[in-house]
This record gives sequence, structure tokens and C-alpha cells, in this order.
Amino acid sequence: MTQVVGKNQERISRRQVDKFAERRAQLAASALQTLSELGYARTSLREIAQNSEFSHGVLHYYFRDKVELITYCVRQYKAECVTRYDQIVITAGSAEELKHGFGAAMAGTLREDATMHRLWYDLRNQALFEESFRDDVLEIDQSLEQMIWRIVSHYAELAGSPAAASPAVAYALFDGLFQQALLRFLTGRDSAPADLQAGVEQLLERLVTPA
Amino acid sequence: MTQVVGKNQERISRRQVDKFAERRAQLAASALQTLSELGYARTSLREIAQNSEFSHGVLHYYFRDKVELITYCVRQYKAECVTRYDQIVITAGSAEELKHGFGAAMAGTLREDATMHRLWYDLRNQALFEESFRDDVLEIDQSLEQMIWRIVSHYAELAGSPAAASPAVAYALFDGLFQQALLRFLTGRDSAPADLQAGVEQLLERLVTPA
DNA sequence: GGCACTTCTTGACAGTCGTCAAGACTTTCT
DNA sequence: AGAAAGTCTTGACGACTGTCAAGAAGTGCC
Repeated sequence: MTQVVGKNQERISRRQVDKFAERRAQLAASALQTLSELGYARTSLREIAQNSEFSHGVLHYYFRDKVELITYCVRQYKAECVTRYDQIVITAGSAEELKHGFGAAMAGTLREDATMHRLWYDLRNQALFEESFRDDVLEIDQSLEQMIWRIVSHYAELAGSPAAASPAVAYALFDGLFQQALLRFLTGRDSAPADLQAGVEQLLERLVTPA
Repeated sequence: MTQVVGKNQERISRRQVDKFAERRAQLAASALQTLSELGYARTSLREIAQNSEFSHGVLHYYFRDKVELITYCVRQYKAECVTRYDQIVITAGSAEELKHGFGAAMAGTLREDATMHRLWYDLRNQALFEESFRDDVLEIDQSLEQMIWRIVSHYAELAGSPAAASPAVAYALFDGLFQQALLRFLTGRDSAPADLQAGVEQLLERLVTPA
């Protein structure tokens, strides 16, 4: 059922643990791909297995049940996206540069990772109905809020005026913009990324301009 | 299968159509209640029927299939909520009054109709994966955007300065605030409605203040 | 080679799902 | 009253779900 490590083979047990973790990550990647294509409601374990190179039974060798698999997926998703804009914060030398870099990065990930973002909103919503993922989802949401706040506060610093909103409000506003852009992008409106970039940059300006 | 009306009984056919429509609405109400409790992914026709006073077979007498039922539900939901704030716009005599009325109304519906809002976001997200509800969802979303814009533009009028955002952006920002407040409210943060009211009022001010 | 252990496949299970058809019950009209 | 139309229940169907157990296939050690 769960992983069993050899009795007195300490040398290789480390290697086996690594292989075990690697395969978990590999299967989680297949699961994430399937989830992002079909959504939570329509994703079954057999479908996930078909998107991998294994059969459906193997999922229960690496994950206790469906909940543990999806929880693991959510955590893996988080690791990828929580530091998405940090490089921009580090390298930006001016407020203008940061603003354009952030706007372009938002527009870029909208274009490139649209289905993954769609999945994120799907799972965040599931957490409103189901207790299971709630803690992980809330933790990711908080990390995203902090990521946004690193942008806003650094921009305020570069611009020389204090930020005029709390981290929570700033995150909510950018998230609203992004979610609407995602809806439009996925329903075929090609101008969505450019519109998002403009909206994001305008919002960033206004968030550090005193009323 | 579908409704069959008597041959030459024009007098009563009208009454039968009404009864038919009434029962559809009644069943849709049961469906909406079930959906708001369980979410789209976990709602089955049998569960819906158990939340009504009928057996599961009757759903296929009044609705062709599950998609038509949920589509009908979405439309019924729309009719209820699209004019939610219009009374406030009409009766508000000053910018201040409109601002407080709107903030209080948002906080109030967050408290009262939280599970319905949760369902709305769930269904809007389903539309990103499924083609079926997409048109209806987009139509509702547009109506909500217009509803928000009636608030913003009227507030700008009362305040004497032009609105500094497009209808789409304004809607996205308020929606972001509301969605975050919903997440917090449903996860037990009691201050969510008050925080939402404050955030909404602040945003409304800033949306009509020139940069 | 034989052995211990890990990894993966296969097939089955109990349950649920949407759908539908047959028929019973109810209402309405003549 | 009897016929006809409308309404609802019951029970079944095939398909799909998560889960699990039995065993085959693969891997490394003596």
C-alpha cells in the first residue's frame, strides 16, 4: 500500500525515496495537465492515468486516494507560480520599468498558462464547497497576496509615495482584473492580454497615488 | 417527453403552459438550492429531486437533460440578482448616500446570499471548461458589469467628476473585492462583510477621483 | 541462478451517474 | 361516467467512478 523501504539497505533507501518522490511528481504533472484541460468536475483517475505512461492502478501505489493526489498537485502548482514575478522586482531599476515588466509578465502568463490559471480558480472555488483542499488553497492564496504585495510595495518605494491600499485589497483588485482577462482570453477575445497589461499598469499607478 | 398540448383546447392550454412553467421554476429552485450547497461537481439529479417533493424521474419530464436544467437555473438566478442595486441608484440623493448604500448592499448580500454567490463563481468557472453554459454565463456577466456601471456612473454624476475607468475594469475590480470577501466570509472570518463595505466605498471614491 | 523487494498491470468490487421506458395516478374535457 | 391528456413514480439500462487485491514484471543483491 504505502511505500515499504528495504530492511537494512540504508545506502539505497535514500535513492528509492528519491525515485518514489520523482514518480509522484511525474504523476502529479500528468494530473495537473488533465485537470487543467477538463476541470475538477470531469477529471477521473483513469483519465489522469491515460495522460501518463502508466495504468490507472499505479495512482493508488503513489497516492493514498484522490484527495491526496489533488492536494499534492495543488502544492506542486504553488511552487511553480508563487515566485513568478520576483525576478522582475529584483531587476527593475525604476518605477516605470517595474510597472511595464509586471504588466508584461501578467499578460504573458495569461497567454501562456491560461489553462493552468483556469484550473487554479476552479480549485479555489472547490475549496468553498469542500473542506479537503481548503487549507492548502488558502495558503496558496496568501502566498499570491504576498507576491503581489512585493510588487506594489517595491513600486511604491521606487515611485516615492506610499501604497494606498492594504495587501489584501491590492491582491483582490489585481486578481479581479486577471480573472476577467482570463475569461475573455479563453472565450476568444484576442485583445485580452493587451487590455490586461494596460489595466494592470493603470491600477499599479493608482495604488500608489494618494487620493 | 416534451410537453404535449391538447389538440383544440386553446382555453386551457394557456393554463397548462403556466402550470408547466411554474413547475419548471419550482424544480429549478430546488436545483439551485442543491447546487449552492454542494457545488456543480457534486450535484446529481437524484440529489436535486430529493431536495424537492418529487422523484428523480420527473426532472426528465420538465427538462430535456441535465444541461438544460442547469442552464434554466442559471437564467433564473440572473433574473433575481441583476437588478439588486438598482433601487439604491434610484433613491440615492447624494454621492455619499449612494456610496454607503452600495457598500452596505454588497456587505448585506455577502452575508445573506453567500452560498448563491459561491455557486455563481462555480458556474462561471465551469463555463471556462464547458461550452454548454458559456453563452448564458457571459450574458449574465455582462449584465452584472452593466449593473456595476450604473452605480459607478451615477456616483460620478453625483460627485461631479467623471469616472476614471471603463465599465469592464470597474466591474473587474469590484468583482475581485467581492470574491475575496466571499472566500473569507465562507472560511469563517466574521469581519469580511465590514471589510468589504470599507473596500467597496474606498474603491468607488477612487474610481471617480482623477489621477 | 535464486532471492527479496519494488514497481506496475489487470481485473474486479460496490456504488453512483444520466437517461429512459412502462405504467400508475391525476386532472380535465365531453 | 368514460375517454383523453397531463403528470408523476418506479425500476431498469449501460457507463463511469474510486478503490483495492492478486499477481505479473522489473530491479538489484547474494
